[in-house]
Amino acid sequence: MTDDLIRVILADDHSVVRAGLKAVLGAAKDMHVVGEASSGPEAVALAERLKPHVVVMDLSIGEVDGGEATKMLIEKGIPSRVLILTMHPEEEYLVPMLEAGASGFLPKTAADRELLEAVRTVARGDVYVRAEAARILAKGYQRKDPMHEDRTRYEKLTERERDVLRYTAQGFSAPEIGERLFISPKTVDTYKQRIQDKLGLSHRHEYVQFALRLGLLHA
Amino acid sequence: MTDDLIRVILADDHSVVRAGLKAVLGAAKDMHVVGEASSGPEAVALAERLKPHVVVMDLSIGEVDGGEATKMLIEKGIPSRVLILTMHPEEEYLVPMLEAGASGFLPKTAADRELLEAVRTVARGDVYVRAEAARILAKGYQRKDPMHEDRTRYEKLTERERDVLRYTAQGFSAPEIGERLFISPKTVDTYKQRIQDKLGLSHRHEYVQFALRLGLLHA
DNA sequence: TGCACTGTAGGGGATTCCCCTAGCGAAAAT
DNA sequence: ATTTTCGCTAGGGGAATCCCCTACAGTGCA
Repeated sequence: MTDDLIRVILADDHSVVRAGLKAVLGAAKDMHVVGEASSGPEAVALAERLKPHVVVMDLSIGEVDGGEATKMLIEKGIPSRVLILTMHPEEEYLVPMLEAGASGFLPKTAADRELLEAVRTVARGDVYVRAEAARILAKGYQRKDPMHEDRTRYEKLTERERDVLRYTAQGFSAPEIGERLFISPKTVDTYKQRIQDKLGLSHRHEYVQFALRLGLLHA
Repeated sequence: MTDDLIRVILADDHSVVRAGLKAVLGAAKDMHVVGEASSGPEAVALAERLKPHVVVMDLSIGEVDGGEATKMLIEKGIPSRVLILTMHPEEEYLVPMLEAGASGFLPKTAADRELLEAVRTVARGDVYVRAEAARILAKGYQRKDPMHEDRTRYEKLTERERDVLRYTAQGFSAPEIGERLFISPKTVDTYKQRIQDKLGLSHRHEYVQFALRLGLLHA
């Protein structure tokens, strides 16, 4: 290969957007769009295969969102950096995305020039965040460590809710938990409802992650 | 309380057996049966409440067996010791039970005198194993550490099977895994079958335990 | 004397799981 | 060179589980 070109994958579920991005990036002489994906998992697979320098990923790209997909990339040790593109302003998602492992964050309202700059920054291994968003980091990153925050939330649960959370994270089904706690499986369901209301955990996977962070799981 | 008596709970699903044990133990002046349970979870709950010195537990005591129940006791940090009672000879279960955290193991064929001796030994904080069974320990406990054994078994799995094992332990359902691996949920099912065949893991809980032992789970 | 919180549980449709069978291509063995 | 084995793929079908909603009793605080 004869390129020092920055190799980029585009991941967006709207082909129009992909086309637009391709036009913008393609016009730059120092980068090269080597692939496109229309879903999170597809993007991950493509990145695994092509190992691009940068994956430009839409935040809301189907069921498996950009954050999920970013985590997957990292889980799999794929060396590509992720630049998150979104129509939402930084306030809501910037910090979570950086926590998920993204290297850059850009609202879709940004100018073309900014996009190119962002891709270059990320490709270089740096983190790209717009100046306007810096204050969010400054504020948000007087980092109560997330672990502590989780702990606090966990302690807001009732005894029973904690039991159900732990057992569920350990892989037990509602009937199995009911058996251990001497209550009906339906009651266990109720606690799961409440856990969802209080902590926002819904998928079993989130239970596991949460319990892992809190050290609730031991071999 | 005026007692230096050894406080004992009996856990067996056959009330006849409980009665028999009660008669034998009751005849001893240094011990006292303070409760009875007819299932594993019940025994755990009772132990949690009464905190006896010893729980004499039948190995096959319903769906949640003696080993499971023993693990539960330990998980919950209940300070009682467990003496496993069984009709099976030591060969099959001794080592697994000790691994589960039991402090003693006695075949039901043992004489009354042995039972009393076992309870006393366990209450004292020692481990009770019949002399006849010592060789099993001698043999079995040139302890390849179980972690290493697990690792070996894990490596016998194919790539796909490992993927499914990890994702399942992380709490993902078959359809969710299929989505990440770009295969049908039914195919994921097939891998789960194979994992069960190869490693004997069936319940989700066992996946989690296994993955935890191997360090496959990270926050 | 309400009103919030906790523990309990059922109904019911949608989803997922579990066990079985089965095809196909590549690699290894005979 | 043909057979066997292995790994990846997937569907059928019944059983089990999950998810969302509603409901009610007891406790305690306002």
